Amino acid sequence: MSENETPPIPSRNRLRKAAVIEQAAICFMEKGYHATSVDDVARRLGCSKGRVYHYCPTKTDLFFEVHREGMRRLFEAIEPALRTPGSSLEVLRAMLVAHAGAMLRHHHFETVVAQGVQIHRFGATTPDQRATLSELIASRDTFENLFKKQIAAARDDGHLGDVDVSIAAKVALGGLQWSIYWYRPDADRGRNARDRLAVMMADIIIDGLRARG
Amino acid sequence: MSENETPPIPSRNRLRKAAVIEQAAICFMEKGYHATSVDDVARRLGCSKGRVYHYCPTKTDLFFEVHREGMRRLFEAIEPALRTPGSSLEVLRAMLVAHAGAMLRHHHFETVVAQGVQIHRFGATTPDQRATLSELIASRDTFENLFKKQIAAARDDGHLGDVDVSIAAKVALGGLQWSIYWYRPDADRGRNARDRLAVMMADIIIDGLRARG
DNA sequence: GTCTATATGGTGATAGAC
DNA sequence: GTCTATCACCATATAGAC
Repeated sequence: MSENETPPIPSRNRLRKAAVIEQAAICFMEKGYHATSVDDVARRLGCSKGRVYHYCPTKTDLFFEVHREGMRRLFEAIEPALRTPGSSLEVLRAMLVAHAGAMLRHHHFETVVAQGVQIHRFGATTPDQRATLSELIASRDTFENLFKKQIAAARDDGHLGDVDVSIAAKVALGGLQWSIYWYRPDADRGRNARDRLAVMMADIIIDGLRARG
Repeated sequence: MSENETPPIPSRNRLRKAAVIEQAAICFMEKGYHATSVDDVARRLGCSKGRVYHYCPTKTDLFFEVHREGMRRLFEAIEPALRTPGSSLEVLRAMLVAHAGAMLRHHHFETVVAQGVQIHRFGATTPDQRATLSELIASRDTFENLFKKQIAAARDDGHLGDVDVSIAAKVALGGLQWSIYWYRPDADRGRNARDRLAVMMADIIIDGLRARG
């Protein structure tokens, strides 16, 4: 959403490729990567699989593109929160709210991200694919580290209890990311409802279930 | 772990079938259901797939057995917590600790449970399989409802903040269940380490990240 | 760029020997 | 009960017409 994100004039090809990736994400979300055939993706695009292979050389690469786009959206979503003015706790809260919102908004992409790179540990054969795999794993770690650092900062500022940073980050992010299993985008109309839900989820992570006092 | 759980003398056949299901769970965990071939399961058992098919008529049924056993272990784990003497909050905490422990202890089964019944919505063809599918979905709901009820009780007793019960249950369980993505059983020796981890996870859910006071 | 064949390999499931 | 051999099918990927 920042001003220099959008490329000037996206070419027709880039748009077509983006459409392929988007529909592939929906297919992978619905049936899982392995159960999805390239024909399924083509059917959803209303074309034959020749076109799909024209834009993406292998099914594995198709998955990588979806995963990469999913991660890109996650980073993009929390970026404004990182610049939020306020205490380290307020920044952390803004990050969690933004992340929860992104998980709901980009449900299909993030479901595929969760399916994970693990499945492809043996499927990546070419050196090129292996490099992409490493890149995606690294981007996951980088993302989690942003939260670990912020949790550590907030703890050192005295805002948090004496939590283990690594475990806290995993439980906190897990609580938000588990929404891929229960959230149904079509049952939830409108941006407002989604934003309210994201705030409620983040509040539970920050404050816990227990009453204050 | 209760005294009337163990069948008197499990027959050799029951043991063999249990071994098939156990190894299938590990395969499904490692590669996912669809990417796992029946030959993979057989190879892990050190036999040919003839034996696998002897104990389980189809691959779909094999998945169902793993899922059913995974759910059985989850119910078994929290059952003692339900009888814990103490306040509704203490019962809730005991349930969360027990659930976290079960997720870590039965990592391979619970990873498969998470893969979900959703994938089989179109794979279940026979009426028998459809019935099993409904049963498994129902058992998931029943399990979540146990936590919802306890959260509602603790809230009505004034122990919790003014949380939405349904969302609180989903975020809380999700925070624990996400461990299927990061926990590595073999990197974590000993029962004590696991139990401590489970307590830490549950504490984060109950108390949240923020400091008390 | 997009399509329609088609080559190729692997997988679920079955039949029948032992 | 367990194995080997085999069938039928489906999916990835390619080749080549248009």
